[in-house]
Amino acid sequence: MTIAQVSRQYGISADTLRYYERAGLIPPVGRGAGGIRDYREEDLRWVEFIQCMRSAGMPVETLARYVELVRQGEKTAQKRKSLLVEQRDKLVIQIQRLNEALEKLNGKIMRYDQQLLNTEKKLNGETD
Amino acid sequence: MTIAQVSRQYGISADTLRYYERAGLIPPVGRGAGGIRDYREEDLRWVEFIQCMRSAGMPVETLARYVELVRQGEKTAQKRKSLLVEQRDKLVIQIQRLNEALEKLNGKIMRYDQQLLNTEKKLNGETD
DNA sequence: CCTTGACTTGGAGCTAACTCCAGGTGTTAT
DNA sequence: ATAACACCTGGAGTTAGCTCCAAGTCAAGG
Repeated sequence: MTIAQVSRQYGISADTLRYYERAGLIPPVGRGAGGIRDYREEDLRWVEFIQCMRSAGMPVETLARYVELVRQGEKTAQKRKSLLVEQRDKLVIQIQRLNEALEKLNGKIMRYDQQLLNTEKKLNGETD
Repeated sequence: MTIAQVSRQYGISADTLRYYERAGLIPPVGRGAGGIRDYREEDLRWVEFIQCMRSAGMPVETLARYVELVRQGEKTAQKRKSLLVEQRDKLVIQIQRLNEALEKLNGKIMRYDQQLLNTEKKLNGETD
């Protein structure tokens, strides 16, 4: 699979895909004739994983550290797990924050609904 | 209340508080003798709101637009509401994304647990 | 053979959101 | 009155995460 196809499939620009690889978020993708990237099934699973984690705000640097550990082999399993656990904990906290903001927003929106309703009533001379 | 006190109370640096004000995220705070900021109850509620929204990732520019609408008075109520609704919708989507990432992380972590357990068993010669 | 088009690299440029700094002012303690 | 301190402003600097660009390579079509 070429970089253009991967880009279309996942909605990630080719520039970003190359950037991710340079930054070590995706292990080096194999090259075909003329040094052209050929994404294999395994690469696509990395792309998916990275896309998911990035869209949740996980830092590039952290993901690069994880990939590096994977590349170092089996012996780093323990470290990798604790890295993931750490990130999960952060994610849980962040979800809490978003939910708090959501509640606050909902409260405000409800108050606007109420207020706008009243304004309308006033304009209608309270006829309904 | 001085900027230092607000900073301590909310865990936001004085620099950031001033930046927020300059950027229009907080309506201009009243000044006492020598042009020193004196945060009133109303200002603190703004700080709280902004802190909550920013920690949920709402852009500074969007918040500034909201504040501007509030400053323009009652007639912008409709616009303000739709701005908030828009942001809420984005927030809901973002929460979904975080939850997807959370699930993926949990899956990976469980697999590591399993794998690490097996490794241990092998080392123990399957004695337990 | 020459052009077109998709790819390559290394590096520069951009935006958001702070964060820091220099130079200045006003209040307070010695 | 002079030093220390907390504050002020305008502006420069920093970081993360892309995003764009120039110059070059290669395969395919006319």
